[in-house]
Amino acid sequence: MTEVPQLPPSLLGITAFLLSKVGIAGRRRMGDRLREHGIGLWDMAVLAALRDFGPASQRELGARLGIDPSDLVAVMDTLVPLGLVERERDPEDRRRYRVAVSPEGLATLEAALREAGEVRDDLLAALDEDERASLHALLRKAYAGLEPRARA
Amino acid sequence: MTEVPQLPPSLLGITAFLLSKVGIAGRRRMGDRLREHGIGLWDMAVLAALRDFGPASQRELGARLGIDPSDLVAVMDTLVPLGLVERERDPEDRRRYRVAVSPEGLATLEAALREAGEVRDDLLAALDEDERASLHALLRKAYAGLEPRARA
DNA sequence: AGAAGTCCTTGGTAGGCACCAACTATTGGT
DNA sequence: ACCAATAGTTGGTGCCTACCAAGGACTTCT
Repeated sequence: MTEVPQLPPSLLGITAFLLSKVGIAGRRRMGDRLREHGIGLWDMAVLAALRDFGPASQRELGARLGIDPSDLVAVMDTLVPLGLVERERDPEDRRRYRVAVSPEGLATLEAALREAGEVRDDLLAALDEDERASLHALLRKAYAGLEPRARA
Repeated sequence: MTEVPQLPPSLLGITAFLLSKVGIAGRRRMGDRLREHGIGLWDMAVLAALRDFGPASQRELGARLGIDPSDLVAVMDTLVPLGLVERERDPEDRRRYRVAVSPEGLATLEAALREAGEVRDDLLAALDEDERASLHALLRKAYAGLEPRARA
């Protein structure tokens, strides 16, 4: 976005267009903020998955988050050196890793979630509390209906 | 998205995350459909701008849509050979082109807008009419508040 | 006429995302 | 012991978006 655009009404009438625009803006802001914590969006997603679901192998993480296993390697290459996750071989099956969030990882995740809240406030500055809540509810509902067909 | 993901609740609580997910899904679907018409998303945006605002130079189009002038060249390289726009040197300033939609371009744009409607129905299948309308209104409001700060 | 600025174009950079093939180490089944 | 399957890794592809630098053609200002 080099200039402030004055978009054609035809496009502003397209829900998917607005969704994409606002979504990209949010993603970008989130990425910028996380960069200051030394992590990326996928890293945050992995930390969240580990906190919500407990320790897992990389394969499980990939399946859960929809990330290709090979792309997860890069995520681990970020998280492990930072000490945000603990990774050790699963003693019962030494092909697998057993990945768990560390206390530092939890702290970073919480900081990231706070950033997410600020991004929301920034992104939805034009909406009041009720509107933000109903937008969130609508998106969640739409996304839930979308997920099963995500492969199509 | 290789597998059907089961995302952590922590992430589903983030509005920006949902926005991005649904937005990407919509963008992808839109792109797939437009590809069958031989055009891309930017091409559609340019057609819409030309219809809504009338003929313009490439520079004006770029400023209006937030596309870098150099990237607009590729768009024109698509639209001109397809006959969807008519491009001639501006007789009053021969540095500029004067780009206008052709009748074929209008027809293609209308087809694209119909596709957009179908994508919306598909993307928001879980929402009823009222919910879709209010989602659209909320997004529009949020986007309007966002635009002035788009450069930040 | 000369300088400075504008419009378009070419070509290159950079990042993100999604995906795939092939390899090693390890496991379980027979 | 051997074969098939699995977990992780490496290295590579393709696509899309965004951006920047430089140059040729043309205009406007002085």
